Amino acid sequence: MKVAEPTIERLVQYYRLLTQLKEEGRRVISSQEIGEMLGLKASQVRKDLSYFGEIGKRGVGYHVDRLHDHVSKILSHPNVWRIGLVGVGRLGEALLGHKSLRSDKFGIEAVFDVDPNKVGKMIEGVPCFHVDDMPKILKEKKIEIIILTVPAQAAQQAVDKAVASGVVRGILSFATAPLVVPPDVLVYGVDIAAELEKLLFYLKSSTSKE
Amino acid sequence: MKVAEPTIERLVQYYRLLTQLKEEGRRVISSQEIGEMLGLKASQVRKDLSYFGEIGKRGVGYHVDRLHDHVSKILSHPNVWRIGLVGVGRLGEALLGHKSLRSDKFGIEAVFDVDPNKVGKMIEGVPCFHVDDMPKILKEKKIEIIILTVPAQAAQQAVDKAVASGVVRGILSFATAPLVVPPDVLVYGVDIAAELEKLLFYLKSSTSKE
DNA sequence: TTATGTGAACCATTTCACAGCC
DNA sequence: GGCTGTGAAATGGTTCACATAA
Repeated sequence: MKVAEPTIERLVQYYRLLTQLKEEGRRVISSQEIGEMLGLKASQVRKDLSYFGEIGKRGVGYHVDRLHDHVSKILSHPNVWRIGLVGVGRLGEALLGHKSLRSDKFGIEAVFDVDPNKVGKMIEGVPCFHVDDMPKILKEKKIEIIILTVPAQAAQQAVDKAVASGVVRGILSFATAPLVVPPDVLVYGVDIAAELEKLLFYLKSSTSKE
Repeated sequence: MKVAEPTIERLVQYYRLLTQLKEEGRRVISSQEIGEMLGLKASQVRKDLSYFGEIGKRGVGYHVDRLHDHVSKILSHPNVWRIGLVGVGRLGEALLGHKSLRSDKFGIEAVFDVDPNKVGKMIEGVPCFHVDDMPKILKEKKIEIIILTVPAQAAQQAVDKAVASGVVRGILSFATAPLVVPPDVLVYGVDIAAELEKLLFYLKSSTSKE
């Protein structure tokens, strides 16, 4: 089945909301209410949820527990993903400690840097290796996902080394650089500066005219 | 003129690429080449650039310097934006030091936290205030933009205080929480966990079938 | 009666295809 | 001839409106 990217993104939101509702002991909720809480149209919520089968009850709404399980299964993973983080600067370290990257669905198994003061040490409980050893280590540790937090000018080189391992299938990049990868490697980019520029652009527009 | 959001995002990419090409002394470039370097279709590049007037030369391509100036003007800001950063955890500190937030187009004028060890000190050369003083400080310092790097459960409260200042017009949120704001405040969210989930979802799909 | 599920209409964005200019 | 600029077509995503089921 084909699912649009925005739908997956919203599914993550539904999942979070449902987890919270569940804790609060809420039993039933309507698409209307979900929409209000998340800033979405009710029809959008219904369409998203209907892609994966009929899960609500007509005339009633969605059973919170049941829907939570359902969305959880949609987003579930066949195994525990093994992740490597490349670039232990401040952003890298911040992500290492970040709550959203602590999960039982995936774990950071190794970090990589070029700094001799870091290589060979444990950082946040994770062993640090030299970037040059990526092909070897990634293969040994069966790491399929890379989180990239290196400066832009080092990004392509780092990616090349990671891809050379032959085991990496996905990259989450925080580097503001276009990356060239083989067609079977999936890249998602988080571009902080671009997000800020977008925000400023639309603020500017709404100042002058609208 | 109405410009689509994806176009603005690509404009930022063009700008970066052109800056680099300029440094390398490149004089002329075609939409074809820009597309290849950025992973876009040539027609997409041409359409994006054409929204803001005829800037290329038919039969020749785009003059790098000229196009760089042009894109720079499109993305330019009427003034230097004054930014406040709320939540000086590790992510907040990482962003404070992050290169992409060093610019002559905007500056971080104040940071806010609840930790008494931080309030009253200078952090990365920026004064730190208590979150509760946001309404006052934001107004005093004419801060119109907030970067939000607080835990999810503190996000809405922090936003409420920021909005109460009456001067905040835009929020860049790193919190994984839906935010309620008045309709005249623009919110952009960077949801790291959601990006990773999306990546994993599509990797999972491409494993099982496709 | 109420709220879901969904085809159809709508809107936004991308891609095509070619006219227009260098 | 070559490459841009741009209407028109195609694609992708959202919203509507109502049939359907509890």
